[in-house]
Amino acid sequence: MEKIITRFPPSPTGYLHVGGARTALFNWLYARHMKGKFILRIEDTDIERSTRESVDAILEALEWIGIDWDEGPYFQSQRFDVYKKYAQKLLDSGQAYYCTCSREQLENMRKKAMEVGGKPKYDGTCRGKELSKTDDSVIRFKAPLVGTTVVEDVIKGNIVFQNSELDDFIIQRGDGTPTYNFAVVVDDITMGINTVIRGDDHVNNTPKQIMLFKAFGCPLPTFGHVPMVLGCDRTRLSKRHGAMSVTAYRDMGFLPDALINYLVRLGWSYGDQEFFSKDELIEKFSLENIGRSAGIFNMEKLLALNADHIKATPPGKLARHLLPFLRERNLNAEEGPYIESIIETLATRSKTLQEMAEGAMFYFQEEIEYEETAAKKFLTPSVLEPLNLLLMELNSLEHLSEKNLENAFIKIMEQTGLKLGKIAQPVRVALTGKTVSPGIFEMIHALGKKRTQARLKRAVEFITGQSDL
RNA sequence: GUCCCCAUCGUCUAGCCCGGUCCAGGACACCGGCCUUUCACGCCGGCAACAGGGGUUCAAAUCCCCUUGGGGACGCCA
Repeated sequence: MEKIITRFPPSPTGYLHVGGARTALFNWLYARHMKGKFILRIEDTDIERSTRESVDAILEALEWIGIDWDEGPYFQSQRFDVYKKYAQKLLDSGQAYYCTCSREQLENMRKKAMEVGGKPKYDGTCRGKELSKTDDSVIRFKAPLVGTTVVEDVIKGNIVFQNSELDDFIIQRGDGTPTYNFAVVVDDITMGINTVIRGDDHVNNTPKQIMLFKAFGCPLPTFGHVPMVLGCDRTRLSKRHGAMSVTAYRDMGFLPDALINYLVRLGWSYGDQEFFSKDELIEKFSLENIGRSAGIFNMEKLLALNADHIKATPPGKLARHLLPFLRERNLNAEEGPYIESIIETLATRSKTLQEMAEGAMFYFQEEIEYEETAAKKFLTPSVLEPLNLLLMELNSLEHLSEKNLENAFIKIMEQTGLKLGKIAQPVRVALTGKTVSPGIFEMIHALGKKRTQARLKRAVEFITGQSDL
């Protein structure tokens, strides 16, 4: 079978948003699954709106979510000569013509067409005129007037368009640059692309592109149009729906694999399975299981998936993702056993890396700051005894395993007659300053003997200092 | 306005192609309970959907038609 070649063609007029990331993912996953090739192409024929910053932002986002490409990035702005050559071919074979209609004229045509209840389109004024090139003439494609064009879509099935609905669209602007539909087809032909997976919003472009493929006598690629991602108000995703850019999710503390998992699962399914690693996605992805209806972006579910991915990621690997968030908080954390044991205590209670970093702060603070209500309630003279006993027990412990710690606490319970809760909460406040934290034993284990003892001593001093007053 | 697409719990979806095993399954969220030293995790249970109407058929979430609703596209943007 022919090698699958897919592509992702963003236009650099902004950051990479989650919708774009999803179509990139579908193309990439399909190429990887089929052991084919994935090409990155920057569609910057609109020189006005394209920026270098956008290109950089898009590449950065793709790299972060782990999408790599086998070829490119190609820039359409560097291929203008190719498009001109192809436009000339159409001119030569009589399948395209120069048009000198003004923008005002076009405006009027559209208005008139709308008035009689039709679709706004070019009326073919210059079609038979055999005009030659002028300074600002455009080139139009001579589209078939009658018949139908059918899009054989692998996701939606056959879609039939009446050619009479389409018009002689422009393929080259007055300034000599190619328009979108034209550049896409020339590129897909010259780059050997045989599988085009893109957003639903492109179905109406497809018959035009098919006409061009036919005009060039080239075989059609396989088309697949994936339903769009909608905002919570069921309209096209836009800024007012909140965070859109892929890197914004990185900054909020999402794991790239969690975002990937969520985005792919939104519109694609594999039975009842919800959790997928990246490799599993590559292994199981298929075009057949892409759904036909639009999906709504749901933050809650993304959060839940992120929590699952956090739990499933080994601490060492998680550490590398977490470190930037720690440094953001001016904590001097580094890779190593300490951060890994910290992560082990936090993984089950963090939905995002931001949350985890927040929860990890007390591990790095030299001087614990007690929450007022917590200190008032739990750091009282009556807990001096168990606190001191714990200090002693820790002295005699070789290994702070959770088992050993549990035994130590049991011993103290027996000696003081206090219930575990009565001992654990004060210790918790002493170690973290708060009443909410990871489990006592795992936390002491992570903290280590020195830090734990220092904090306990400080709490004892705090209590005696208070009661002296 | 015209054209195109879509339609199962609030949301993501399984089931639909190859009608019966579906008084519709899973997940998120939500609500209970269990576990428990706090918060979580985990476990158990609950709530909750085939848009409406016509056909076809012994039988329809599944096939056909219409209606309604939603989305998208109609640029010398992509």
